[in-house]
Parts: sequence; structure tokens; C-alpha cells
Amino acid sequence: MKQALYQRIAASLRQRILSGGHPEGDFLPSENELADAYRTSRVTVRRAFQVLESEGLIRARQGKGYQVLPPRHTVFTLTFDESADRDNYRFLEVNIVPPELSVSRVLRLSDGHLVIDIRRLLERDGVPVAYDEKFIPYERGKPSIELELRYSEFPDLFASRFASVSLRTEMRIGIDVAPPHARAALGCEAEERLMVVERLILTTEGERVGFSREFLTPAFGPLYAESGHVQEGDPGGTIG
Amino acid sequence: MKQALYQRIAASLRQRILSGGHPEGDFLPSENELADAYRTSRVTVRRAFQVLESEGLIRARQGKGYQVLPPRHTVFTLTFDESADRDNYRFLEVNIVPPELSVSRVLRLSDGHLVIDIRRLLERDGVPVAYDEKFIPYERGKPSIELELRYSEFPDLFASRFASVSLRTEMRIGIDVAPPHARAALGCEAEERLMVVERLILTTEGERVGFSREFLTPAFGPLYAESGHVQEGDPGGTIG
DNA sequence: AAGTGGTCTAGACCACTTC
DNA sequence: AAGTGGTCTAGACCACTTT
Repeated sequence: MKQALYQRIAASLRQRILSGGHPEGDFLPSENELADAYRTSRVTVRRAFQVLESEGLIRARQGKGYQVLPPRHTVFTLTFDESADRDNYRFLEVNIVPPELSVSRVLRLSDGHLVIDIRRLLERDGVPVAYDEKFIPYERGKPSIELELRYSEFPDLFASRFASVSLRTEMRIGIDVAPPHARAALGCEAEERLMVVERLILTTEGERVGFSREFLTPAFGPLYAESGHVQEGDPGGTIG
Repeated sequence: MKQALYQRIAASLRQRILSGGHPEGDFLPSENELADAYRTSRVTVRRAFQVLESEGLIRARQGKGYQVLPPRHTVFTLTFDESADRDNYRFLEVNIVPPELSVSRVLRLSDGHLVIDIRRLLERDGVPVAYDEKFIPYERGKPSIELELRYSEFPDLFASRFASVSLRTEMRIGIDVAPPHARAALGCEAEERLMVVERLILTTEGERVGFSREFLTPAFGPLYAESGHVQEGDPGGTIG
């Protein structure tokens, strides 16, 4: 299991950068220099640089060289995977109803357009920790709800109607009071603010095909995200 | 401004995938087929595939071909850029104090180790919308606080002590009541829950070098994140 | 055996930056 | 003019998958 030459060159450069040998702003040795040093071709050295470039560690500047970049601590990666909790979700109701105003606005529905409204409750150790409501524009003659409910991951609901690779999701994380039906299921009080995760599913053409709103109690726990250059094999622990 | 051949090939394949011409799981034409079709070399076709691979649209399977991947709607990109609000932050206090228990635990400090505690308030249109507290282990003889305060982006504070490229950040988004000093500055009530964004700065060796806790009022607005394949030039609008 | 991607070579010409 | 990265060629051999 010998590593490819370009991977070894990349690993060597990465190690030197992360250990401080090349401070940010520094220019690395040129492609030709490294090709000579490793007795290889320029193409192979170039591939090594492209690995580091895709990792966000360096950028190429034509006519000058490869420059070490400062890490971006403003862009985070957040994982929100409801299918991981699949077995603990309980379906409460599935209805075809006129949407409330906020939903019809987000989905840009015309007056009178109905939505499929799916309400679920997430329980852990018998304690409800999240309440979840999904809204899908209702179209007669489209695949049945029963079929759609087999999928646990929200965007999968639309795979039958759209090339699913052309879907994207926008997420909004905020804080708000829950509606009465959610409060009843979660057992929280009228003024009590909960964390709210809203997700809007769009096609790449901008058509809005689904909307979900999830209310998370403190028992659900916090959401995690991380940023920066993560070393290979880094476990990525939790805060606290 | 003619586009490179490999970019044109990549754009053509990307368009075909996103418009549903190649459903997920499909294998794309082979490198040799495309090299013939475009009357170019295999290397150039290969670069086109690597562009799409880095975008997460396809993956290469040795001996089989390039396969279209389903989009990941569980991994989101979240931008949390406090430097964008730089001019609206007001420093309230900077003290060198014994840390509260939760802070000394997160930073894994020994008993008696002091921290620099920086408290700031973010105002918009004269209305406080966020309160922000940073904790940095205090070391005698290290660069002065005055110097460090020049930086607006939290991890920049550590650039003088560490190779900043070797820092990463863990974020936790939750909900909690604010401490008294924060409530006073924000003008909110004792039971009122706020959104809390905690960030822990670590070196790649796992040393914990800083911790921040930010309380966001409803007036701050929600946090945004997005996932999925975003078309080139897509504006990426907001929900609602 | 035939086809696929994975790696690599030894050149070439171009655009850009610096001197 | 010299050095840098950006693009591209026309081969080669290897490992893997399928028939």
C-alpha cells in the first residue's frame, strides 16, 4: 500500500505548513524546484499543489507562486442528519390542508393551493425533545404520501418528482415560541422560546418544493459545526 | 476570455447531470470516449472529471467509471463572520480574572490559571442585538491585550502565538438564559432564553487556546446555512 | 482479455509577474 | 529576459472490474 508520489509531496508540504514552517502569506518552492528536488515531472508536483489548494491551504498566483492562505474561521460545516434519529421519530398527523400564511409565502403558493402537512415528534428515552412539521405543495396525481413517508431524509421525498441531484437546501436557525399543537406535544409553555430550524428545499431553477420547521427543546442538545484545517485522522471532539 | 477546454467539458457534464440527463447512480461516458468526442487527450478529460469530483457531483470508481452521486442534504455550510459587524461592536470590559467553572473546564485550565475576559456588545441602529464574551488563557510575558484587540476576528488573536494556519474552531449552537451582566447590557429578562453560539479555538495538536460565548437576541436574526449542489452564479437567496 | 480509472513522463506553448 | 503558474499533448504502465 505505497502512497502515490504526488500524495507524499502534498503530505510533506502540508506538514511544513501546519507546523508553522511556512507562515501564512509565504510562497512555497516553485513547481520546477520541487520537480528537481523529487526527481519527478512538473505535472506530478502540480498535482500535489492541487491537493493542498482543494484543502484551502494555499492558492496559486500566476507568475508568482503558491501562497499559504490564512485559515477561514468564518465558514463552518454543520451536520444536521435527521435520518440518524429515524427510529425515534413518531408520526403524529398527516393532513392535506390549506397552509398557514407563513408557509404559503415561503413556498410562494397561489391562493387555494393545498399542502401536505406532516407532523412528527422526536423522543429520546421517552422524553419528547423535538417537534417537526413538513410542508409539501399538494398536486393531484403525484406519488402517494404513503410512498413518500418511507423516506426518512426530507429531500428524498422529492426524488421521484425531480432529478434529486438538482435540489439544494437553505437552512435558517433561530429562536421562537412554538405553535399550540407543538407545545402540547412537547409539553412546554406558551411563552417558552425554543430553537427553530427551518429548511427550504429548492430546485436549482429556484422552484420551492418543500419546507420544514423543527422546534428543538433544550433536551435536544446543541447543534455542532466546525471550521479550519482539520488534520488527517483528527477525531473532532465536542465542546465541554 | 476563452474558457479552457477542460472547463468547457466540465460545464457540459455538469449541466447534463443537474438537468437530470444523468440520474444519480448513473455512470458517465468514460475518459477515452470523451477524449475521442472532444478530440483531446485523456489528461484533459480527466481534469474535467476532477472538477466535478471536487464539487461532490461524481465519484470515480476504478475499473468501472465515474458515477453520479446523490446530493448530501445533511451537511450544511454556515457562515458566521463577526468581522462583518466590526464597526458596530462596542468593547464593554476587558479584565484578567479567575474564570468561572464552565470556562475553566472547556479550556482545561488548572486551578488558579487566570483568563483574559473580553466583553463586547453588538448594536444595530442603537439597539443591542448580541452580547459577546471571549476567554483567553492569560500568560505573563505574552503579547499585550492592546495589541490583540486590534483584530476583529477571534482566531486572529492567536496568530502571534501560534502558526495560525494550524488553528481550527468548534462551534456549538444552543439556547440558554444569559448571565446577569449580559442581560443588563441587552435589556432582557432573567427567564428569557437567547440563542447561544459558543466557539472553541484549538490547535491541530488539540491545545485549547480560546473560548467565546455569544448571546443573540431575536433582533439579531437567524443564522443561515445551505447545502446541496449550488449552480455556478447562483445568488443563494434567503428564506421567507 | 478488454475496458476502466490511477499514476507518471518529457516535453510544449501561453499569460502573468518581476527585474 | 527570466521565472512563475495555466493549459495541453501523446504516449506509458499499473490496479481494478467485468466478460
